[in-house]
Amino acid sequence: MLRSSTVTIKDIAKKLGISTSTVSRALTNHSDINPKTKEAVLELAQQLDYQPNSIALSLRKKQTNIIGVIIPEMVNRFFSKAIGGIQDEASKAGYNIMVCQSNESQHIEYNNIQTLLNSLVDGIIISVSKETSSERPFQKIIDKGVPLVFFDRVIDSLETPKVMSDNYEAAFNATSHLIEMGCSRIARVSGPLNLYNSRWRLKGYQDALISHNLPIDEELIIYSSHTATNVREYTNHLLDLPNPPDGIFAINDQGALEIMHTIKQRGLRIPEDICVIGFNNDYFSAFTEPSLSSVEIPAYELGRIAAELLLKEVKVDSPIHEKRIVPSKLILRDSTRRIKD
Amino acid sequence: MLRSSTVTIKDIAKKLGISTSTVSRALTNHSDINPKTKEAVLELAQQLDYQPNSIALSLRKKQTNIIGVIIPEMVNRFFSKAIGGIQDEASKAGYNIMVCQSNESQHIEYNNIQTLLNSLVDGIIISVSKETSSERPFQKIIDKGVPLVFFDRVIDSLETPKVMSDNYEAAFNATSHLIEMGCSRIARVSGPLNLYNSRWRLKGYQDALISHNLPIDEELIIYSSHTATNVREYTNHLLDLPNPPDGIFAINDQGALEIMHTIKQRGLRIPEDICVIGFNNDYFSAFTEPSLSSVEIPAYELGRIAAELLLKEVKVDSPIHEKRIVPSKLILRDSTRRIKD
DNA sequence: AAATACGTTGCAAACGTTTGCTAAACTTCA
DNA sequence: TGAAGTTTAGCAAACGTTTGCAACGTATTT
Repeated sequence: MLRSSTVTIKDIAKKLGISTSTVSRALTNHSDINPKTKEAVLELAQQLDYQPNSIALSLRKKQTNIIGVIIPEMVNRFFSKAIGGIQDEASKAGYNIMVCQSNESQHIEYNNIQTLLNSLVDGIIISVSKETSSERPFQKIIDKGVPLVFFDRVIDSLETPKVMSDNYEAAFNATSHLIEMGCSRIARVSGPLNLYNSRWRLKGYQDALISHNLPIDEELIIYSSHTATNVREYTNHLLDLPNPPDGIFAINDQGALEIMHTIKQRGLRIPEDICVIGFNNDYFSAFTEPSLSSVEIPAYELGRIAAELLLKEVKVDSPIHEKRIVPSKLILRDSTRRIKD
Repeated sequence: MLRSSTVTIKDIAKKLGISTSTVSRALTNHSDINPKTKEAVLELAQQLDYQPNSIALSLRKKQTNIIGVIIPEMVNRFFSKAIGGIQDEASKAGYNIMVCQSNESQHIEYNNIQTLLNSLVDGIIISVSKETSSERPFQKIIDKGVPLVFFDRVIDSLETPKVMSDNYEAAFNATSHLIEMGCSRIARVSGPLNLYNSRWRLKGYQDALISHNLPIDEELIIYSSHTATNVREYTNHLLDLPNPPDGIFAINDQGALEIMHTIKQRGLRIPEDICVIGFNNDYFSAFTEPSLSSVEIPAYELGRIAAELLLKEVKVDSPIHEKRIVPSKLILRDSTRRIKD
């Protein structure tokens, strides 16, 4: 297909009988240039609807103005919100983003990295997959001199900027809240422990129990493989225990939704018989029955800050390693609202 | 920051004492070349971990292997699913995608188009914003010779490939289902009528009524501005009518969720007093109380096909205009399950 | 009037590739 | 042995920019 001939700097130069360098200088108002020539160039450029060829620019300047983003999955509302933040911040600075999904697979994540590096992105923002354990691919990015920023799911041992929420505190507070509502046997559905977040949330949960003089019962800790299919299974397992929980701290709101569903099907009442609290404050949580208490993580803000840090590093052109912790917020609703007896 | 010197075709040529053209030919196994030289080049390239510079390639070949995508918003599960389909199909063909959000704003959408055109994407896939009324920006894309494909929210008057679901049929079937369940006064929450989809869904709803000899009552049709805040408002308005509806066909599952919430708060029973059906079959719909009937639109598939058509057009290098209709599916759950009296 | 300075411009190289054309070297055939 | 043919390889231009350097013309200075 014939792309309607795009106008280049050459066309302008030819029409004006001057050299391309002059045109370039007029357009970029770089060096000294005769105001009159500049005027003429600008006018003609406007008239011809000249658009600089970004590829040529990239080649010349060795920068693409694209930042790569790798997230586990787009359909996860947390990440799609974060992308919003990244995009807004990036576009403010004249950058575009190229998003890849790892589908929670370490292998695909590795391919994503390759793809982005090959596309010569100016930097990479990533939230790692559940499977990710090796530092190698990330070290490779750093070694190539490509700025790298982690958000939410970080690899803590690497010296790069990181943005995350106060997972420990969030879990501590959520658990404490359940305890204050009178729960004493609180189950925790944990994510895979290779994730830094999961480890700290678990610790926050445990420390809250300890600080309230409650025992830590391993029986009440579920290590979820996170496939939605087994929520019903482990919920039933918990409820079938000789000494079942009177509170559940779910892995996220989707999990909590299904947990509540299972609990209700068994004829138990929420929050009277058992309290449930989620994580991430999903869209539907205000409308469930009962409405679901949750922890709100400012996803958009995490993404925005991640982009901010990345752009800072790109600009400064030297590695920084700033760690930012963004506060979360406990959202209290009916699933944990009960009168303490 | 010093990017560790990337190896280029020149480095290989120098080390081997041959010209860059030969190296290029060896790497692309293009023209005739001595198998021995080729072997040597390939080996050295491997050893040095040579990666072709995609920018230089783009400049030379005048193609970026990037396809641009514009959607209203990422946090909308429908669109994030669709992006999954686009991405999978694109990456199979060696393409990357660059995603922009219009935030349902015609103005931002226009900027997105500019951005993508300036980035010299090889094609654009778009689902237009709710505000979009003008064809102009899209005509501009076409005039530039950049392949353009619409999905889901299309502009029907433009001659480009389009992928959409059978909106008319879906709405017809959903409405008919309500009627078969004994509803005779069915409210419809419609999207803005400048959207092709909204118009056809409304028509499907109306035709279903007609074909069952039911009257069309304008009083029962809500034109939603789609801001989530007013759901409660219009639901109450409907229920306060002297002759209130006994069935509601919501604009989507999120709307349906809130409608159900409002209905229940007023002490009405679902589905006994009033049936509710949604659209898009969201994640939570299986777990609401009662579980929510809905129409499933195969978002991933829509996206996948859109990419397929776009890549076909890019490849063939001549405009095609194929319109694909992807079937939807009625998902029946408890919110409409009642014994006909 | 000559020398110097300055403002403005063009040349050409560079970024990393691909590719048409040409040339060298080698093979084949008469 | 010479002519013709066939591989194989290199040169150079091209893609659209930017930019260091040199050079031009004009203005300023002495």
